[in-house]
Amino acid sequence: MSSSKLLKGSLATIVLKLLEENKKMYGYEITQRVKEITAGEFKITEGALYPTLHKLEAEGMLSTETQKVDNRIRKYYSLTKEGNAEAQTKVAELEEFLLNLQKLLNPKLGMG
Amino acid sequence: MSSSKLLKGSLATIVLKLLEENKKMYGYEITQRVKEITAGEFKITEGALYPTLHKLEAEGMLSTETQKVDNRIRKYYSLTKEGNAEAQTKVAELEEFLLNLQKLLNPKLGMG
DNA sequence: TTCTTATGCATAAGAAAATTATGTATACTT
DNA sequence: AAGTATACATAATTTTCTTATGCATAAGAA
Repeated sequence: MSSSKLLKGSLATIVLKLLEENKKMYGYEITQRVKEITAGEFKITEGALYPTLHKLEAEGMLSTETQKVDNRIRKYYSLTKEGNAEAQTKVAELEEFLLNLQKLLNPKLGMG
Repeated sequence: MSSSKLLKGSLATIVLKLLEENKKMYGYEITQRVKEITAGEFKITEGALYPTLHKLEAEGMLSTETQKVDNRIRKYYSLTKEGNAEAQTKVAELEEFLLNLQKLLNPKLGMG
């Protein structure tokens, strides 16, 4: 999903986090938001994003609602109650994970 | 590789980083060191580690040397010159990547 | 007016990188 | 004698991407 080919496994968490903040977003909007926040460094591909959204929806984490804007269809996604809880969990897990990664990359900090 | 199923794609970088600090390590030692540094939260499986080591060696990043200790064989890995450069690059990339992830997870910080 | 870029969704084929399972072998502990 | 720890390795499977393709409308450039 990113240009640097890293970050396998955290896309779902990112999506959940963005939806937690924005209440309601459509696919294309998510790709643009991520690009914006990371100054163009993360490029979420459609081939990664849409299957992820569909999977989260199938799992009951997201609900959808379509809107037609300028003759183009937008499929809006929102967190369900369960999705909200999942967002909390996943974000916490990822942060915990990042802390451990930091310890590995910066061993001096791990000793303080 | 981790208990939380995250961190796909960063194992090679972690290995390179550990070898940069320790000059010489064998496979089992790497699994134990990672477990130790992360307080048991990252568990590198052999099925992930050994193919990664073999691949890095095939790419010329690592050189090997076997030793017999207590009748058990240890295969020590060290960074080659090229591997040292690769370690620098990969670690820098991963850190850059982590910064972007932080921005996504903690949008308030991205605005300061 | 035609071509390209942007917006918007979706799926399929293939690749990458794990997990899980299995196999071999020695040493130590119970 | 059985289980745990040490030590390597590989194969089958799964997960999760990338890349490619397809459809469709709108806007801007040539």
